[in-house]
Amino acid sequence: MRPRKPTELRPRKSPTQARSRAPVQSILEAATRVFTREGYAAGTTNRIADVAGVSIGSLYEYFPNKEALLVALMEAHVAEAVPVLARAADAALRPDLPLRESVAILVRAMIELHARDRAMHRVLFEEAPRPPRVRAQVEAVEHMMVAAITGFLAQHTAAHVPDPGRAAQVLVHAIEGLTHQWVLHGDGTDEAAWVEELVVLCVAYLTANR
Amino acid sequence: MRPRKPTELRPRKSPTQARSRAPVQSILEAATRVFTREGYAAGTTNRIADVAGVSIGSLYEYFPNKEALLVALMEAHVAEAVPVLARAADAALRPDLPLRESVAILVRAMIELHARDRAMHRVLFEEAPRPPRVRAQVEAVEHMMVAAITGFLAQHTAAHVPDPGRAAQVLVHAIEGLTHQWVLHGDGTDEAAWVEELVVLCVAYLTANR
Amino acid sequence: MRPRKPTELRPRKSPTQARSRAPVQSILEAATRVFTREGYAAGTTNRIADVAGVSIGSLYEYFPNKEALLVALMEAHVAEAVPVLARAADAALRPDLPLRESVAILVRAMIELHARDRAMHRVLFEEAPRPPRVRAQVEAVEHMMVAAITGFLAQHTAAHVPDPGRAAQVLVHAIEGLTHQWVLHGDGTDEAAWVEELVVLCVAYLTANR
Amino acid sequence: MRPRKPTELRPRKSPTQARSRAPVQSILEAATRVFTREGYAAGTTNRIADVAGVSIGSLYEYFPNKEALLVALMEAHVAEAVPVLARAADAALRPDLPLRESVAILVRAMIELHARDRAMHRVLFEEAPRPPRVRAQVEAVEHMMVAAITGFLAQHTAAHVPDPGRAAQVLVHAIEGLTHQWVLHGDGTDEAAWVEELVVLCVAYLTANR
DNA sequence: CATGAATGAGCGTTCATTCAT
DNA sequence: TATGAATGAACGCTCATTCAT
Repeated sequence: MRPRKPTELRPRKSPTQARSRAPVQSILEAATRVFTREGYAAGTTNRIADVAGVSIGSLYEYFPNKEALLVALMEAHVAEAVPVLARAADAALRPDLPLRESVAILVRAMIELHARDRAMHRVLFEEAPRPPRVRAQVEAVEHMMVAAITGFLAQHTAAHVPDPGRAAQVLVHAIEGLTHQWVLHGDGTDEAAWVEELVVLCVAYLTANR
Repeated sequence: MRPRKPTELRPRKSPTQARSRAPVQSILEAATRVFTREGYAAGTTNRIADVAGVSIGSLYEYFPNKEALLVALMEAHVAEAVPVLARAADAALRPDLPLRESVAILVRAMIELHARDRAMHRVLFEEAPRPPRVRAQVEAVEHMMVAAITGFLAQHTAAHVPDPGRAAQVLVHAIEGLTHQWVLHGDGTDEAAWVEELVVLCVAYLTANR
Repeated sequence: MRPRKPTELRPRKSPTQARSRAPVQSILEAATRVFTREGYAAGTTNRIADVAGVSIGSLYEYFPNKEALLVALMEAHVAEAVPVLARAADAALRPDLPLRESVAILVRAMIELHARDRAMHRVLFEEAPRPPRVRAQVEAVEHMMVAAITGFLAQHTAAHVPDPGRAAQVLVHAIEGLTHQWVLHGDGTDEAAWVEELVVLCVAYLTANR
Repeated sequence: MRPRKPTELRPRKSPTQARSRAPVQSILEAATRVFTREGYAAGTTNRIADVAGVSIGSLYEYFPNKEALLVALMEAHVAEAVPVLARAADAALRPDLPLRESVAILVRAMIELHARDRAMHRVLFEEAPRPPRVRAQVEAVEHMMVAAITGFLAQHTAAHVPDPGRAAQVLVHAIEGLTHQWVLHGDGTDEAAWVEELVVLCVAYLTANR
């Protein structure tokens, strides 16, 4: 292995030409499968190329190194999350809606995101190295959520919390953490029931007498 | 890398003999340091032997392969958890205690466990491969907790939950998930405040009108 | 191939222990053979290990990377040259000696050095990348020669050259260049005859009427 | 890297057709640039095609493999040398000319050849593999020179050498070797001074009392 | 004829594991 | 028992070469 220039993580060719779209897609799908099945460290680029049905040379035609595969996967994951969360926030964060409804919408959106690919989520957010660029993106999404919820709680008459910012953080992390838990280690509890429990938890928290 | 017989994960020698205890201990401590600093995949057995101050040959005298180190670490982690949780359950699960107090005791115990070594926790439960035997142990501890809390909720008059088993599960996973979140990605919130929020969350959940 | 830290070129283990001397020696000998037969770029580390009769792992136990093999070979080459040249300079550069004798001694020493391994010389000084440290060493040896000869010419009554420094340079490079030529592309001219011609050439140059 | 049939080194198409001349020329120029800048091993065919402004497919349309590029470059180099040397020999090898003049003409011609592209010379004659056919050509040119000079020395009254053939060889190699030295490792000595020293050297050698 | 995406053998290098001492 | 030199499978990656379009 020759040394590699350490900074280049972007795909080498933009998938704008018709011929390129297929290999890039199949490589990314193969990477998803291999990383989630075997983990990041154990998932070899040769195996990914095999699974994608392309040669290892082609893989490196499109991605300059192994980490770039991960980055592409992460960015796709985050990019998918943004509109889902934005739509959910739009729908949920209206003062005229019953608090329970708002919370239910948010919970369902987060569950949807995490459930979409629990194993990939694990690889992306727990196991693999996370380059700063991706870390920043993830945090941006979280801050977006926290800010929106903070504003909502400050306005909403039914939610009496002493510190809306802190409460928003707890909510976001509670939903995220529990969903994460359910997704990764879930013991078969069905989704509807789990959503219901989360909603009860959140609403109770927001309306608790302190 | 030579192939390895796949099943043997137990330490090769029981550490009951006086002479063996010291090397086993120092190897485990070194493994903890190396795995938490560098990650499981990047932590090499040669480095662990170095840090432990023993030869690589001695390391393999006591542990048949790299994964066995992880198993030993996991079991120690679990073994440490059992009495802590048992003590907490004993102290908390008494009907005469205010619900808030009971919950606070449990929350504190779990936080303590997770915070003890957040980095090791991450290696053990997120990054590294988890052989079935260890998974079973972790689940046993969880089931122990869930069972105890289920009984407590069934008896406790202040907790009105339709399904104590389900509620116990939610509680355990809520505390575990949020603590996990705080420990791994905690953004500096101080411990006392975080415990207070968790307690509020749990109590609110247990006393919610449904 | 994982990236490598670019600066480390020194052997990893000093060959002070009895057990180590043999592998280091056989690796260096194998490297000499392989590099000279196949060239630096085409000479693979795996092939060198094979020829040395050690595993590729052992090779990397002693040398951190391919370039380090080259550096070791270069330094051995230079280290061998220094005493030979120093002895020759001592013997040759005495005003009481007939000029012809002095020149003959120097020529013979340089021929001996170059002839020792013509192919290795080619690899080391023409084909392969030359890290600055080695380049400096080679130049040091040359400057040593030039300085010594300059002093000699300045003193010697039989040598009438307008600029002893320049003449010393010409001499050193003439001997070096022609010997190089003879060694690398020599068409079978026997050594004694070639030395004689070089001596005639040098003496004629040094005593030429300008 | 696919295996390649080992014998074919000739360009695939003779560059006689008008359409072909341009690509062949630009490929050869690109090869010169790339090989001299990066070296033979590091100069990739894809890069050469890029620099030439043709596709890699076209490059392989005209040259069956990488080595064939080198062969073509070498042959061009040699072909360029023949008329230069022939002209110089014609001009120099006349008994009525002072010996010094004859020698000066030859020296200047060789310097000119070597200096034309010192970097390419290095690639061609030192760094890269030299297939037998090219080696033969180079030797043919040398023999041509040696033969011409041999005849000249045999005739010339001012040159008293015992064996004109041997002396011709020494002269050719002396000029070649020293020029080579100057070209590749020259430490800034200016050309006129270097030519003068070479001329002095050669004339002294040819007129030496033995 | 030209193109350039695709190929895959083979590179330099690492590190879990063994075994002669 | 303890040692650590030795092992070699397997990694990430390159680039000369092909061939469908």
